[in-house]
Amino acid sequence: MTHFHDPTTCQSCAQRFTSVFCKAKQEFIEEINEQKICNIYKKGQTLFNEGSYPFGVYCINDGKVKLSHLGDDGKEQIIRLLRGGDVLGYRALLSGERYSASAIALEDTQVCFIPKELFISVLKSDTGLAFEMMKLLSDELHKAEVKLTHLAQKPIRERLAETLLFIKETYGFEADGVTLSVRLSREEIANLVGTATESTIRLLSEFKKDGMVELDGKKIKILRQKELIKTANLQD
Amino acid sequence: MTHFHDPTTCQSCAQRFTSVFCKAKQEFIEEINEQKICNIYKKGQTLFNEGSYPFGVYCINDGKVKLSHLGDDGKEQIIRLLRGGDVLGYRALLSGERYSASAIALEDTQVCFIPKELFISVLKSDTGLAFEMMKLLSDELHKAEVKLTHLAQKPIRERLAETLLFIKETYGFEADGVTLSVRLSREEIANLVGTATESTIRLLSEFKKDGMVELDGKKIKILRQKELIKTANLQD
DNA sequence: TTCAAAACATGACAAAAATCATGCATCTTA
DNA sequence: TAAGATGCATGATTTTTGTCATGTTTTGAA
Repeated sequence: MTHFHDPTTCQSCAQRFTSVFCKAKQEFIEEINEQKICNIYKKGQTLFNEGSYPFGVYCINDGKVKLSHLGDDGKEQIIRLLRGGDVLGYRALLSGERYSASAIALEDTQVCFIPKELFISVLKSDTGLAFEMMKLLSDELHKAEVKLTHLAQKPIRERLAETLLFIKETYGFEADGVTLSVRLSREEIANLVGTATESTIRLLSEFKKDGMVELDGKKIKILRQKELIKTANLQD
Repeated sequence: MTHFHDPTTCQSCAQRFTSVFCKAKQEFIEEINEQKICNIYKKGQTLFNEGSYPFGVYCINDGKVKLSHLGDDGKEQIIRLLRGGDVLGYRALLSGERYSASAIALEDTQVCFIPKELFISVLKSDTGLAFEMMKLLSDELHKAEVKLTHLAQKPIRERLAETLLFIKETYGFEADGVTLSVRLSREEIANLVGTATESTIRLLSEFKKDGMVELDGKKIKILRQKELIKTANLQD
């Protein structure tokens, strides 16, 4: 399927200007480069599982990953969508708990694994990186709080529109400039919105009827973004 | 109304073993002690407002504070409940944004203010404290993600039961061992649960009919906690 | 103390959303 | 390539939840 460059050095990594680690001091980047382990996960494969013990952090080189919780009755709730340059697994590590969510590749994905001890020791000696991590955590917390408010206050129609825009923000369009460059099942979209699969299907059909999107299986084209923004009823 | 001890030193503060700052090095605690500003906010007064610029962090000495977002259509969503020893205002500060939530005293509350520059400089020189902050942020992020999942997947009845238990966990009982030691309006409880005020009122009445709680104005007594836990349908 | 405003309570109704059922399409794999 | 499984789509129905209306109680300020 997808082809990746041979895992090379952090110094030549495509994400060296994107990820939090780009703020680390040169000496630490070299150390990370020596100890990192590169891996490729095929679509659907699990990076780590909710409930298991974290041994390090993951840095996505190229690909797409979903992070999801299991609700008390076993229903998936997608917490975050990740792309190249994103780091994951740090939350559980930093609070000293087991993973509270599972990470699953949405397509073939190349990932660097950085062992816990190294991550912690670099964080201890590199104040700049520590601040970047705090900023990252603060940003994620902010996003979670906004999502929480929307989940509590907005109807599903608005949340679906918002989710489509969020997917676009995260993964962008394909070359044609309208097709979302990720394939998610209707169920996954529902688990992102926080609703029943049927409701998502129905509303997508309505959006299509209204000319805002075009549907072709898992391919979703966004035809009228402005209307979609209006439907999402966003303030900012 | 409520009487507080005269603002004294951090070294003799009632929260010196509770807050994140207890992990700071002695020299920094002394510095904080010199620069901190103690203040008392009366019930209903605002510590800071969503949208305004953060000049420091707040450490609650004694009292109760709610942290709430305004939804896109102006409805309050209560994000967090804070008590003595809790720190607030750090999220916006660390991510370099304006406050994304407002902090309002739920009762007369004594608060220490620590200026931004001092907070940042201590954080820079004290790795231990930086790690505590990362842990704090990670824990908050975790809580937010769990809340998010419940908001998306659980019916209101379960969420109200969970919220009552959460209030109890946060603020505890009065001397009688059954009365929640905070007075929240039905609207505030609704804004914590994420539902309409009327739904909250109705469900509280049902809980009362079922003998799980006793209601006397804003006084809420929890009579059968086990049943409440069952009603909340919690896994952990 | 009294009066107005706010909070609480409850019923009736409407709207939103979930669930159940069924059929069709698409993908997988023997 | 056929058959089973999975995913998509849609209708019918029920349940949940929100909204509106109205009355009562409580609270707080003059």
